[in-house]
Amino acid sequence: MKRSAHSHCKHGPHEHKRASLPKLTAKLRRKSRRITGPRQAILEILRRHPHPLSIREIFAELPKGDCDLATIYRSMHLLEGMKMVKRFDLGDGVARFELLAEGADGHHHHLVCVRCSRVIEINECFTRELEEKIAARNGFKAITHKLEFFGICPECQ
Amino acid sequence: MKRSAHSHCKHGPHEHKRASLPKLTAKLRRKSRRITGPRQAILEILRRHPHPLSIREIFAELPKGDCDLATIYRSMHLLEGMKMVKRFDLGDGVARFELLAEGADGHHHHLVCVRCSRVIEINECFTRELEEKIAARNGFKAITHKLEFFGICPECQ
DNA sequence: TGGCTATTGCAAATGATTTGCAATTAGTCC
DNA sequence: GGACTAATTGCAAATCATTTGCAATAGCCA
Repeated sequence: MKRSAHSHCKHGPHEHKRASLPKLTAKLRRKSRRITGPRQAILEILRRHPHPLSIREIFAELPKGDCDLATIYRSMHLLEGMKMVKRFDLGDGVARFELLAEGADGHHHHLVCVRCSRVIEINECFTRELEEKIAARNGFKAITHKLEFFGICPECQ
Repeated sequence: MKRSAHSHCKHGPHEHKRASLPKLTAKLRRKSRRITGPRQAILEILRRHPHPLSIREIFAELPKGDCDLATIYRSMHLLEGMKMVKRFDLGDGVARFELLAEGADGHHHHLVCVRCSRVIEINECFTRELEEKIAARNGFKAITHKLEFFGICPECQ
């Protein structure tokens, strides 16, 4: 299943909090990580696309041969570890990433068209209190959840 | 991330409706699919493990060399298409399957320990009406969702 | 029982992701 | 600015889950 980046480009719900590139790189420096060309390029791409992007999509956005695929994979791990991006799993076997706003945990969900792969962000999360209940009932701690919706979008019906 | 089959063996919430092997194979015959050794063996294993099983776990349960990995993959596709099993995605890159009770759609969720990979089934689904709302608001049809919970189980805390 | 076709095993292909390693470079110190 | 050191990169090869081509095999029906 292929899922391309057509998610329409009305900006996502997190746009308003989008940090500038210097702010982002500053965060890198604070953690004594180096500010390299590839990393800046990747952050810039993520900044410009407030939607879940796959590694391959990021790679495609990058000026030809500007950076290796492996480097993107490594960068995403780094950024994820630093809580600068959030990883999403939209059900095909491909990881996608979104830039996180400063301080926010980026928790939200998506509605994905199973035909054209358009992605719509869903801001509300209704599952918080459910988590509590389920955690308590089963004695689990540190509960999180993953929730994504799938369906057929208006244009594909 | 490895996730093994230790989900404790108090049977899952769907045990009571577990169909017998003859009933299952009858369903195959009805759809003019052949009742082969591998398929029977796989169904029997799924019957005995009312928990999400990966292809590899099924393979491991199988008498040595009784059947090829590719055959299990193909069988799971077949059974999924016939709505005899349901595929789950627990967040590591590995598909898992559960036998579906006759007539039931098998919709339920899981609570997965991120340390030991124990899996607990969650029967209730609270997201049904949410689906409606989200579908209506975005003009989507045929909405479904995937929801899984993650946390640290009592024994791993 | 025979024959036709679905199904299997095996090996090779695919696709996403990871990793080893030597070459390169950002950040630091003088 | 130049040297130094550790972090980072590119490249190629390795993994891992899953899929597929193809010839051999085995269900099922007459």
